[in-house]
Amino acid sequence: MTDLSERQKLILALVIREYVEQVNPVGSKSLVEDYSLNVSPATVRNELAFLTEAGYLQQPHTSAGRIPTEEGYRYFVSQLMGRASLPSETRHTIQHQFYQARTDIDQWMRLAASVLARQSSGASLVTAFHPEHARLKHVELISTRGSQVLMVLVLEGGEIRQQMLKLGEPVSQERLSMTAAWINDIFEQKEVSDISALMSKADDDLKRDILQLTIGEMQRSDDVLAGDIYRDGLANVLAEPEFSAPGVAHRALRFWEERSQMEDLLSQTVLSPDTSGIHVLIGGEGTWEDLSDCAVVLSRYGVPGVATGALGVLGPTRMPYAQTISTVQFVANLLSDLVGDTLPDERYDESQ
Amino acid sequence: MTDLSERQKLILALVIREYVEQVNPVGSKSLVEDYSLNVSPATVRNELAFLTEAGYLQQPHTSAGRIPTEEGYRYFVSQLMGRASLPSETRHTIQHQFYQARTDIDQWMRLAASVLARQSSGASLVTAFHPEHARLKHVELISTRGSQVLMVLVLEGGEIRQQMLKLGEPVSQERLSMTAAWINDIFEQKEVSDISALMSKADDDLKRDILQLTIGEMQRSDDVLAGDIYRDGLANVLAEPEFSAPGVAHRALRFWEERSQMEDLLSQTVLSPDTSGIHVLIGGEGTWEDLSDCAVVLSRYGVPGVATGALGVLGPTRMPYAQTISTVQFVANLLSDLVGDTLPDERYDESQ
DNA sequence: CTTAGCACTCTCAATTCGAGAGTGCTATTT
DNA sequence: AAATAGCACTCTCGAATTGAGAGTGCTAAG
Repeated sequence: MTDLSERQKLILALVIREYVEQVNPVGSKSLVEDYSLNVSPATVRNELAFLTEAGYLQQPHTSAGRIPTEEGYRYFVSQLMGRASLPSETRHTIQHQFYQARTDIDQWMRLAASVLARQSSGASLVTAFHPEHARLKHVELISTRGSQVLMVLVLEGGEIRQQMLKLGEPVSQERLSMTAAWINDIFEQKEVSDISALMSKADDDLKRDILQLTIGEMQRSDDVLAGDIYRDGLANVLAEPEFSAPGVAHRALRFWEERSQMEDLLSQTVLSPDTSGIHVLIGGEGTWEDLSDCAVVLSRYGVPGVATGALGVLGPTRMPYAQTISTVQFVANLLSDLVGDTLPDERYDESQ
Repeated sequence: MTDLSERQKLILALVIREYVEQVNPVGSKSLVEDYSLNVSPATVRNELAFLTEAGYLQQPHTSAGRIPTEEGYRYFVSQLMGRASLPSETRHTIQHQFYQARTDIDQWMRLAASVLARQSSGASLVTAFHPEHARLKHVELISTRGSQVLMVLVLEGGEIRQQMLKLGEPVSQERLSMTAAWINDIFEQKEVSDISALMSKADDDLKRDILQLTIGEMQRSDDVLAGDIYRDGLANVLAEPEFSAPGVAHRALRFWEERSQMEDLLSQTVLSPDTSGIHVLIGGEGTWEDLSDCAVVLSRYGVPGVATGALGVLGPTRMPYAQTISTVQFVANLLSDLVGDTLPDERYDESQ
């Protein structure tokens, strides 16, 4: 990373600020006028030429203004950008909305996605949070048509899974209820490893089948994307001028929609174990082609090591980063507090 | 509705077919050539003029070809269009996918949305199904931080709700478990009205609070949109040329994303009690401005009167209606069968 | 190191132009 | 009376042209 003089840093920051507000390439003259600099346009031009040479700015064509390169945005985000914070009025409004939804966990997620989308004018995504190591709370077995059984699994922390199970032969609801009671009695609070160890206690096929399915589901719980994904504001990105070019919006939305792609993205960023805080991806970072011209701001939320989820925002590279980042951070913190409240006391204490 | 001669019907159908395949306005000459009609272009022109006069066709400008009007599409769908059906190979592939997902109800929905989106090249939407009259199956109460309680409600048929509850003072997990056991004992299989009637049995505030919240949630269940909504293929619509005009795709996607709008749309179509089968909305139908230039194909699925959901597809008015409709129908039937299997025997029998 | 001046480059919007497609009308044929 | 051929007319669309405007890079002077 090239070293920049203070004036160069100032000018780079101003170019980005100006370009984010106006959408057009910004030239030396308007820069001097709009920010009443004490130097002449010619001086600014020299600096612009230097920044272009250094790879932080580019010209769409000779003799147009400059626009930031992806590298320029990255430098800005990591070195130049101040921390913004949401107006306290906005914060209170949002907190109030969450307060009104305080009883409905599902609605927290929808609300979080909605707030992220509105505040950032981008597309948002929130994954349901869940415990990192599933512990069984309760099993419910419901007889349905013929030999079909509906199994409802309640995990510690309130996460819920339902599965259909097809048995070899019909089983009465009585026997199902007894089996469920037996499992609940022995396996409450148990983790996957405990259940496997105690598997030998199961003395008939039905119990074994149920436990096997339970283990499978609980293992699937380790995956952060096992639960629901909440999205909002997909239409927002269509309002941005850079997405009017054919194909750009299409690629970006397809990426954002697709579970496997998001899985890949999240696992390589916020979910990798040795990172924390906010992640900012600018222009695909060489890995995700579909996200060229896009920027993504991601964060994990929840109680680290106990129960977490992820959330993020998609927008154009020309994005008000300071504002978006503070929004993501704010919502992540808000959700983290709420998640803390849903956890059983003793588990929460573990993380203190 | 004006009466049309057989030849006029044929020509209208051909214009629509041609316009759906090619995207350009279709003229008399190409019509005669492509379908080797036994009349001259001049004759066709006379008929085209008649159809234009009657409001079924329109010209973007003098001396361009014709394109169908919304009215033209409606006439086509209701009078001219033959029933198409998916190739049996496609049907089997889809059925196989559902078979592989047979244990995971959540995945049925995702899969249904995915299939609809792919087969129709449009945006799809599937609402989770649920029983029309909720009956309680099981309550689980989980103590969390301080005086917060997490309540998990399992309803007959496998539907699940979770709610947070803040009590005036901390309550031990023991007491919560006892309360849950008490409720499960008395209220299993009960409907809202039964619970209200038996409310007097609750002999302390905790029980009353829990039951009150339970009733609230069960009432909310009557709403078809109470559960999750699964969407897919939103990016698909961006590939359609009519959505490249600025604003069109934006409006349509915003509509499709928004819960309240979909609620409105569904309640006025597939959910109104005296209708059945597939609903085709062409161009907003004067009610939904955001859907001009769009067409929507909707259907209810499930076991009528017992447990239902809704699904649908959004695309451009220039849509292969026969194909889309058959896809929607196929997926709806598939899901209906699956839903039938999740219902308890006696309830299913009620509807026979 | 900064600045003023200047020639140069490139885009963008407006304009023009011709080809092409398709129509409506009318006179003629079946 | 219905169908057809012929023809003049209309309108769009893409290509080519043009001029204004914005912005640059370079050089020479402060």
